[in-house]
Amino acid sequence: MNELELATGLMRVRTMMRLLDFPRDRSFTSMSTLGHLERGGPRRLTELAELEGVTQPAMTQLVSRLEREELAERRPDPEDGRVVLVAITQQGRDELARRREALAKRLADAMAELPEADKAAIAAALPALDRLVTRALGGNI
Amino acid sequence: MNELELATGLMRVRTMMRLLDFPRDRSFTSMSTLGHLERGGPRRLTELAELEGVTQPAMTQLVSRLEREELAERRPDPEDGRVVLVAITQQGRDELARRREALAKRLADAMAELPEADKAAIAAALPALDRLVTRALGGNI
DNA sequence: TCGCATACATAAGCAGATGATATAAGTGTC
DNA sequence: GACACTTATATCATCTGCTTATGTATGCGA
Repeated sequence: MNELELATGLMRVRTMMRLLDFPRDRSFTSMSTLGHLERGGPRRLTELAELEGVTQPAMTQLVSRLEREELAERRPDPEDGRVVLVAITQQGRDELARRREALAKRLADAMAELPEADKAAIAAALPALDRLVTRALGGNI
Repeated sequence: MNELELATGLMRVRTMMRLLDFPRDRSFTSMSTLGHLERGGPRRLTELAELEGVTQPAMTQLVSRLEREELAERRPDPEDGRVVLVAITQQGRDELARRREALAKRLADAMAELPEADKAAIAAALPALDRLVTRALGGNI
Protein backbone atom coordinates (compact mmCIF):
# COMPACT_ATOMS: atom_id res chain seq x y z
CA MET A 1 0.00 0.00 0.00
CA ASN A 2 1.16 3.44 -0.97
CA GLU A 3 1.48 5.96 1.87
CA LEU A 4 -0.29 8.63 -0.15
CA GLU A 5 -3.18 6.29 -0.86
CA LEU A 6 -3.61 5.71 2.85
CA ALA A 7 -3.56 9.44 3.58
CA THR A 8 -5.95 10.26 0.74
CA GLY A 9 -8.32 7.45 1.63
CA LEU A 10 -8.51 8.34 5.30
CA MET A 11 -9.00 12.01 4.43
CA ARG A 12 -12.02 10.99 2.40
CA VAL A 13 -13.27 9.02 5.39
CA ARG A 14 -12.86 12.18 7.44
CA THR A 15 -14.86 14.18 4.91
CA MET A 16 -17.58 11.54 4.90
CA MET A 17 -17.83 11.49 8.67
CA ARG A 18 -18.04 15.26 8.80
CA LEU A 19 -20.91 15.28 6.32
CA LEU A 20 -22.79 12.41 7.97
CA ASP A 21 -22.40 13.89 11.44
CA PHE A 22 -25.25 16.38 11.54
CA PRO A 23 -26.92 18.31 13.08
CA ARG A 24 -23.99 20.68 13.45
CA ASP A 25 -25.42 22.43 16.49
CA ARG A 26 -22.38 21.40 18.53
CA SER A 27 -18.77 21.68 17.45
CA PHE A 28 -16.82 18.58 16.59
CA THR A 29 -14.28 19.40 19.28
CA SER A 30 -16.98 19.39 21.93
CA MET A 31 -18.28 15.98 20.91
CA SER A 32 -14.78 14.59 20.64
CA THR A 33 -14.01 15.92 24.13
CA LEU A 34 -17.11 14.22 25.51
CA GLY A 35 -15.93 11.04 23.82
CA HIS A 36 -12.57 11.27 25.56
CA LEU A 37 -14.26 11.86 28.91
CA GLU A 38 -16.48 8.86 28.38
CA ARG A 39 -13.61 6.60 27.35
CA GLY A 40 -11.00 7.72 29.85
CA GLY A 41 -12.91 9.14 32.80
CA PRO A 42 -12.45 12.59 34.41
CA ARG A 43 -9.46 14.57 33.24
CA ARG A 44 -7.71 17.85 33.90
CA LEU A 45 -8.67 20.75 31.73
CA THR A 46 -5.13 21.17 30.43
CA GLU A 47 -4.88 17.48 29.61
CA LEU A 48 -8.10 17.73 27.59
CA ALA A 49 -6.73 20.72 25.69
CA GLU A 50 -3.67 18.67 24.71
CA LEU A 51 -5.77 15.69 23.69
CA GLU A 52 -7.92 17.84 21.43
CA GLY A 53 -5.07 19.87 20.06
CA VAL A 54 -6.52 23.21 21.18
CA THR A 55 -5.18 25.83 23.56
CA GLN A 56 -6.04 25.85 27.23
CA PRO A 57 -8.22 29.00 27.00
CA ALA A 58 -10.20 27.36 24.19
CA MET A 59 -10.77 24.32 26.39
CA THR A 60 -11.84 26.53 29.32
CA GLN A 61 -14.49 28.03 27.04
CA LEU A 62 -15.52 24.67 25.67
CA VAL A 63 -15.89 23.14 29.15
CA SER A 64 -17.94 26.16 30.23
CA ARG A 65 -20.30 25.59 27.33
CA LEU A 66 -20.56 21.87 28.08
CA GLU A 67 -21.23 22.73 31.73
CA ARG A 68 -23.93 25.23 30.82
CA GLU A 69 -25.68 22.50 28.81
CA GLU A 70 -25.10 20.04 31.66
CA LEU A 71 -23.20 17.60 29.43
CA ALA A 72 -20.09 17.81 31.63
CA GLU A 73 -19.16 19.17 35.04
CA ARG A 74 -16.19 20.67 36.84
CA ARG A 75 -14.97 19.05 40.07
CA PRO A 76 -12.15 20.08 42.39
CA ASP A 77 -9.17 17.77 42.65
CA PRO A 78 -8.81 16.75 46.32
CA GLU A 79 -5.07 16.34 45.84
CA ASP A 80 -4.30 19.67 44.15
CA GLY A 81 -6.31 22.80 44.79
CA ARG A 82 -5.34 24.39 41.47
CA VAL A 83 -6.73 21.59 39.39
CA VAL A 84 -10.17 21.33 37.81
CA LEU A 85 -11.28 17.82 36.94
CA VAL A 86 -13.78 17.66 34.09
CA ALA A 87 -16.23 14.76 34.06
CA ILE A 88 -19.00 13.72 31.71
CA THR A 89 -22.56 13.71 33.10
CA GLN A 90 -25.28 11.18 32.41
CA GLN A 91 -26.87 13.72 30.05
CA GLY A 92 -23.54 13.92 28.27
CA ARG A 93 -23.45 10.14 27.85
CA ASP A 94 -27.01 10.17 26.55
CA GLU A 95 -26.22 12.90 24.04
CA LEU A 96 -23.16 10.98 22.81
CA ALA A 97 -25.24 7.83 22.46
CA ARG A 98 -27.96 9.63 20.49
CA ARG A 99 -25.40 11.08 18.09
CA ARG A 100 -23.62 7.81 17.62
CA GLU A 101 -26.86 6.02 16.90
CA ALA A 102 -27.89 8.56 14.28
CA LEU A 103 -24.46 8.32 12.68
CA ALA A 104 -24.45 4.53 12.87
CA LYS A 105 -27.78 4.42 11.07
CA ARG A 106 -26.55 6.61 8.22
CA LEU A 107 -23.39 4.53 7.93
CA ALA A 108 -25.40 1.33 7.99
CA ASP A 109 -27.54 2.62 5.13
CA ALA A 110 -24.44 3.21 3.03
CA MET A 111 -22.88 -0.10 4.09
CA ALA A 112 -26.00 -1.98 3.07
CA GLU A 113 -25.34 -1.16 -0.58
CA LEU A 114 -21.81 -2.54 -0.50
CA PRO A 115 -20.86 -6.03 -1.68
CA GLU A 116 -20.32 -8.57 1.07
CA ALA A 117 -16.58 -8.66 0.44
CA ASP A 118 -16.33 -4.93 1.12
CA LYS A 119 -18.30 -5.21 4.35
CA ALA A 120 -16.04 -8.02 5.48
CA ALA A 121 -12.89 -6.07 4.61
CA ILE A 122 -14.07 -3.04 6.57
CA ALA A 123 -15.11 -5.13 9.56
CA ALA A 124 -11.75 -6.88 9.54
CA ALA A 125 -9.87 -3.58 9.47
CA LEU A 126 -11.68 -1.91 12.37
CA PRO A 127 -9.53 -3.35 15.19
CA ALA A 128 -6.39 -2.56 13.19
CA LEU A 129 -7.57 1.01 12.61
CA ASP A 130 -8.25 1.34 16.32
CA ARG A 131 -4.68 0.34 17.07
CA LEU A 132 -3.42 2.74 14.40
CA VAL A 133 -5.31 5.60 16.03
CA THR A 134 -3.93 4.67 19.43
CA ARG A 135 -0.37 4.64 18.07
CA ALA A 136 -0.81 7.86 16.14
CA LEU A 137 -2.14 9.73 19.15
CA GLY A 138 0.49 8.46 21.53
CA GLY A 139 -1.68 6.01 23.42
CA ASN A 140 -3.37 8.73 25.47
CA ILE A 141 -6.78 8.50 23.89
CA MET B 1 -19.86 -6.13 12.88
CA ASN B 2 -21.92 -3.94 15.14
CA GLU B 3 -23.17 -0.67 13.62
CA LEU B 4 -22.14 1.29 16.68
CA GLU B 5 -18.64 -0.15 16.55
CA LEU B 6 -18.30 1.03 12.97
CA ALA B 7 -19.52 4.52 13.86
CA THR B 8 -17.30 4.76 16.93
CA GLY B 9 -14.26 3.44 15.12
CA LEU B 10 -14.60 5.78 12.18
CA MET B 11 -15.18 8.72 14.53
CA ARG B 12 -11.85 7.89 16.15
CA VAL B 13 -10.28 7.85 12.70
CA ARG B 14 -11.78 11.27 12.13
CA THR B 15 -10.31 12.55 15.40
CA MET B 16 -6.92 11.12 14.50
CA MET B 17 -6.92 12.73 11.07
CA ARG B 18 -7.89 16.05 12.56
CA LEU B 19 -5.00 15.92 15.01
CA LEU B 20 -2.46 14.72 12.45
CA ASP B 21 -3.50 17.30 9.89
CA PHE B 22 -1.57 20.35 11.01
CA PRO B 23 -0.67 23.13 10.49
CA ARG B 24 -4.20 24.44 10.91
CA ASP B 25 -3.59 27.60 8.95
CA ARG B 26 -6.26 26.63 6.45
CA SER B 27 -9.72 25.39 7.32
CA PHE B 28 -10.59 21.78 6.73
CA THR B 29 -13.46 22.77 4.46
CA SER B 30 -11.09 24.69 2.21
CA MET B 31 -8.73 21.74 1.79
CA SER B 32 -11.63 19.36 1.28
CA THR B 33 -13.01 21.71 -1.39
CA LEU B 34 -9.66 21.76 -3.15
CA GLY B 35 -9.70 17.97 -3.01
CA HIS B 36 -13.09 17.88 -4.70
CA LEU B 37 -11.91 20.27 -7.39
CA GLU B 38 -8.85 18.14 -8.01
CA ARG B 39 -10.82 14.91 -8.19
CA GLY B 40 -13.82 16.11 -10.14
CA GLY B 41 -12.66 19.13 -12.14
CA PRO B 42 -14.26 22.61 -12.22
CA ARG B 43 -17.62 22.93 -10.52
CA ARG B 44 -20.32 25.47 -9.87
CA LEU B 45 -20.10 27.37 -6.64
CA THR B 46 -23.50 26.14 -5.48
CA GLU B 47 -22.58 22.57 -6.27
CA LEU B 48 -19.44 22.90 -4.14
CA ALA B 49 -21.50 24.26 -1.26
CA GLU B 50 -23.73 21.19 -1.40
CA LEU B 51 -20.76 18.83 -1.60
CA GLU B 52 -19.19 20.38 1.48
CA GLY B 53 -22.41 20.73 3.42
CA VAL B 54 -22.11 24.49 3.85
CA THR B 55 -24.34 27.33 2.70
CA GLN B 56 -23.81 29.11 -0.61
CA PRO B 57 -22.64 32.38 1.02
CA ALA B 58 -20.08 30.39 3.02
CA MET B 59 -18.78 28.87 -0.21
CA THR B 60 -18.66 32.30 -1.88
CA GLN B 61 -16.43 33.45 0.98
CA LEU B 62 -14.33 30.31 0.88
CA VAL B 63 -13.77 30.55 -2.87
CA SER B 64 -12.80 34.20 -2.45
CA ARG B 65 -10.17 33.21 0.10
CA LEU B 66 -8.89 30.42 -2.14
CA GLU B 67 -8.76 32.87 -5.04
CA ARG B 68 -6.87 35.46 -2.99
CA GLU B 69 -4.27 32.81 -2.20
CA GLU B 70 -4.27 31.69 -5.84
CA LEU B 71 -5.19 28.12 -4.94
CA ALA B 72 -8.37 28.27 -7.04
CA GLU B 73 -9.91 30.56 -9.64
CA ARG B 74 -13.33 31.69 -10.83
CA ARG B 75 -14.28 31.27 -14.48
CA PRO B 76 -17.44 32.30 -16.30
CA ASP B 77 -19.66 29.55 -17.67
CA PRO B 78 -20.01 30.13 -21.45
CA GLU B 79 -23.44 28.50 -21.39
CA ASP B 80 -25.01 30.39 -18.49
CA GLY B 81 -24.11 33.94 -17.56
CA ARG B 82 -25.20 33.54 -13.95
CA VAL B 83 -22.85 30.68 -13.23
CA VAL B 84 -19.37 30.82 -11.74
CA LEU B 85 -17.18 27.80 -12.38
CA VAL B 86 -14.51 27.23 -9.74
CA ALA B 87 -11.30 25.48 -10.76
CA ILE B 88 -8.16 24.46 -8.88
CA THR B 89 -4.89 26.09 -9.93
CA GLN B 90 -1.49 24.46 -10.17
CA GLN B 91 -0.57 26.14 -6.89
CA GLY B 92 -3.68 24.56 -5.39
CA ARG B 93 -2.57 21.13 -6.57
CA ASP B 94 0.89 21.71 -5.15
CA GLU B 95 -0.50 22.78 -1.80
CA LEU B 96 -2.73 19.70 -1.66
CA ALA B 97 0.22 17.49 -2.49
CA ARG B 98 2.39 19.06 0.19
CA ARG B 99 -0.30 18.54 2.81
CA ARG B 100 -0.94 14.99 1.79
CA GLU B 101 2.73 14.16 1.92
CA ALA B 102 3.12 15.58 5.43
CA LEU B 103 0.05 13.66 6.55
CA ALA B 104 1.21 10.49 4.80
CA LYS B 105 4.52 10.68 6.61
CA ARG B 106 2.88 10.97 10.03
CA LEU B 107 0.55 8.12 9.21
CA ALA B 108 3.43 6.00 7.96
CA ASP B 109 5.26 6.56 11.24
CA ALA B 110 2.28 5.24 13.16
CA MET B 111 1.74 2.39 10.71
CA ALA B 112 5.35 1.30 11.07
CA GLU B 113 4.70 0.26 14.66
CA LEU B 114 1.76 -1.97 13.77
CA PRO B 115 1.97 -5.73 13.30
CA GLU B 116 2.04 -6.90 9.69
CA ALA B 117 -1.45 -8.37 9.98
CA ASP B 118 -2.86 -4.97 10.91
CA LYS B 119 -1.13 -3.25 8.02
CA ALA B 120 -2.50 -5.85 5.66
CA ALA B 121 -6.02 -5.51 7.05
CA ILE B 122 -5.96 -1.74 6.62
CA ALA B 123 -4.54 -1.95 3.11
CA ALA B 124 -7.21 -4.47 2.17
CA ALA B 125 -9.99 -2.23 3.51
CA LEU B 126 -8.96 0.95 1.69
CA PRO B 127 -10.77 0.26 -1.60
CA ALA B 128 -13.85 -0.85 0.32
CA LEU B 129 -13.77 2.33 2.42
CA ASP B 130 -13.46 4.35 -0.75
CA ARG B 131 -16.63 2.75 -2.11
CA LEU B 132 -18.35 3.30 1.24
CA VAL B 133 -17.54 7.01 1.09
CA THR B 134 -18.81 7.20 -2.47
CA ARG B 135 -22.10 5.54 -1.48
CA ALA B 136 -22.50 7.63 1.65
CA LEU B 137 -22.02 10.89 -0.23
CA GLY B 138 -24.35 10.00 -3.05
CA GLY B 139 -21.71 9.28 -5.67
CA ASN B 140 -21.07 12.95 -6.33
CA ILE B 141 -17.66 13.10 -4.78
C1' DT C 1 -42.10 41.60 -21.90
C1' DC C 2 -43.42 40.76 -17.60
C1' DG C 3 -42.84 38.01 -13.67
C1' DC C 4 -40.72 34.36 -11.37
C1' DA C 5 -36.73 31.27 -10.69
C1' DT C 6 -31.87 30.62 -10.37
C1' DA C 7 -26.89 31.74 -9.28
C1' DC C 8 -24.02 34.32 -6.92
C1' DA C 9 -22.61 38.39 -3.87
C1' DT C 10 -23.02 41.28 0.19
C1' DA C 11 -24.05 42.40 5.10
C1' DA C 12 -24.60 41.65 9.94
C1' DG C 13 -24.00 38.65 13.68
C1' DC C 14 -22.36 34.58 16.34
C1' DA C 15 -19.52 30.49 17.76
C1' DG C 16 -15.24 28.84 18.55
C1' DA C 17 -10.62 29.36 18.05
C1' DT C 18 -6.14 32.16 19.15
C1' DG C 19 -2.30 34.76 22.01
C1' DA C 20 -1.32 37.57 25.89
C1' DT C 21 -2.03 38.17 30.47
C1' DA C 22 -4.12 37.85 35.22
C1' DT C 23 -5.17 35.14 39.35
C1' DA C 24 -4.70 31.58 42.56
C1' DA C 25 -2.56 27.52 44.42
C1' DG C 26 1.32 24.56 45.09
C1' DT C 27 6.71 23.86 45.59
C1' DG C 28 11.46 24.75 46.81
C1' DT C 29 15.13 27.32 49.16
C1' DC C 30 17.27 29.83 52.47
C1' DG D 1 8.00 30.98 57.32
C1' DA D 2 8.80 34.36 53.67
C1' DC D 3 10.32 34.71 49.21
C1' DA D 4 10.58 33.64 44.42
C1' DC D 5 9.24 30.28 41.03
C1' DT D 6 6.20 27.08 38.73
C1' DT D 7 1.72 25.24 37.52
C1' DA D 8 -3.47 25.28 36.60
C1' DT D 9 -7.13 27.79 35.25
C1' DA D 10 -9.65 32.11 33.98
C1' DT D 11 -10.22 36.44 31.49
C1' DC D 12 -9.68 39.69 27.60
C1' DA D 13 -9.23 41.24 22.95
C1' DT D 14 -9.24 39.61 18.46
C1' DC D 15 -9.74 36.72 14.28
C1' DT D 16 -11.78 33.27 11.18
C1' DG D 17 -15.40 30.82 9.24
C1' DC D 18 -19.80 29.88 9.57
C1' DT D 19 -24.96 31.34 9.71
C1' DT D 20 -29.42 33.91 8.08
C1' DA D 21 -31.36 37.65 5.55
C1' DT D 22 -31.18 40.29 1.66
C1' DG D 23 -29.58 42.30 -2.83
C1' DT D 24 -28.40 41.93 -7.83
C1' DA D 25 -27.96 40.00 -12.31
C1' DT D 26 -29.10 36.57 -15.58
C1' DG D 27 -32.22 33.12 -17.62
C1' DC D 28 -36.71 31.46 -18.96
C1' DG D 29 -41.73 30.51 -19.57
C1' DA D 30 -46.58 32.35 -20.17
